[in-house]
Amino acid sequence: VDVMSLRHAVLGLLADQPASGYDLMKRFDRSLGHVWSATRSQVYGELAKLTANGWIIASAEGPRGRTEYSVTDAGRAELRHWLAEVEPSRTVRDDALLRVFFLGQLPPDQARRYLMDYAASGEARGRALAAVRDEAPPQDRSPFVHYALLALERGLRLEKMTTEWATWAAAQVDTAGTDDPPATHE
Amino acid sequence: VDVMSLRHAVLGLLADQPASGYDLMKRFDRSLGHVWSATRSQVYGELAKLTANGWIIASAEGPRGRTEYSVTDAGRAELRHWLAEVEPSRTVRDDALLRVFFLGQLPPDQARRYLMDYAASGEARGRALAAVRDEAPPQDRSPFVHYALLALERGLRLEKMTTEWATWAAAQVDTAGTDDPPATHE
DNA sequence: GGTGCCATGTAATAAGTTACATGATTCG
DNA sequence: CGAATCATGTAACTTATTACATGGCACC
Repeated sequence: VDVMSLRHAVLGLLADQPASGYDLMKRFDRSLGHVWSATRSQVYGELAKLTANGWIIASAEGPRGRTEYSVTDAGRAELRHWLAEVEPSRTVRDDALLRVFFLGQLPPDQARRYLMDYAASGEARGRALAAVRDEAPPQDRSPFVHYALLALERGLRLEKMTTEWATWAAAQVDTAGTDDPPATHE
Repeated sequence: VDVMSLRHAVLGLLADQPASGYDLMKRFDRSLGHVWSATRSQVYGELAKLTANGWIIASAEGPRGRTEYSVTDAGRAELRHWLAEVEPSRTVRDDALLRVFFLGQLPPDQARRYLMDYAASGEARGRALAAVRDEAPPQDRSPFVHYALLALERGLRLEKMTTEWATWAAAQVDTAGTDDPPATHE
């Protein structure tokens, strides 16, 4: 009944180090967002809920109303529980891949173009991830960075696979036919 | 402003062939759900909204209140527009991968176990996809089946990559350290 | 006559997105 | 003193999940 990954994403980031909502958003945008995206209003909302649960506390205040949060012992226990005992939900939603099912509704050249664009975007995303990896502070051997780099490696492999698959798939389209097929047979 | 992939998933399935809400749910559960999952209440809700938009119509009635829907010309045009002109949103959410970022909160043996479970589930999912592929009617060369098989191939490659990555990542954990590291240095 | 599948929905809640709204501080 | 960035939130709306609720038809 209680999955709520965003809640635990915020908790996990705060367990790594105390932060304000603004700080968290930066971390979502530059790294965690490749795996679980969030908006500003969600993050601030979760900070309030986590505080109400007693899993985090406002531990410091700064200029401009800045409020920094830290994880409590209860929060750390909840995080470990979620990591070790709550079965990850496998609800998949991939907008770009969904469309592939329906490409028979387009003429073959447009379907092929869609898949080639898919391949190109995979390449671009792979390059972006490589840039993130190369920007990572080489001396930071903290556990968080270590595991983030493992996840990043998965992203690199994913984009490589995606690019190769989409290129292959585009080549299959010639022989595909459409719902309104051209006047050929065999 | 108008993304709503589930709406177009239903539209796309109906464009392939007329179906009832019940039929659509079966197709979500057995194939499309690997890419975009849906619940019963969502599907029936979307059928009502698509009808209100004029993109589908109730084209036949059967026993037990069965209502079969078909796509209209307007619906087919909308589907093609979505396929060819609406930029796919790349909002990613992967619960299982999110946890990897926070594995430093667990002792190394538990982190390693998590990744090995990840690998095992990738293998299982790969086998399940292969079973779906092998059940596909070999004589059905419809465009929908053709493109569904392309998407399925992507799933097979994804699960293979995931399994290999998770196995590799589990092997990296030895040298990882924890937020509460054992008393060693160097 | 009973089991299993067919078949449809509503209500309540939770989660996520987008637009709106405001203002302080720092650095050049 | 102006621009960029820091910093926080609310309101309205859309999407998604879960639990509830009902009943017909076919086959053995």
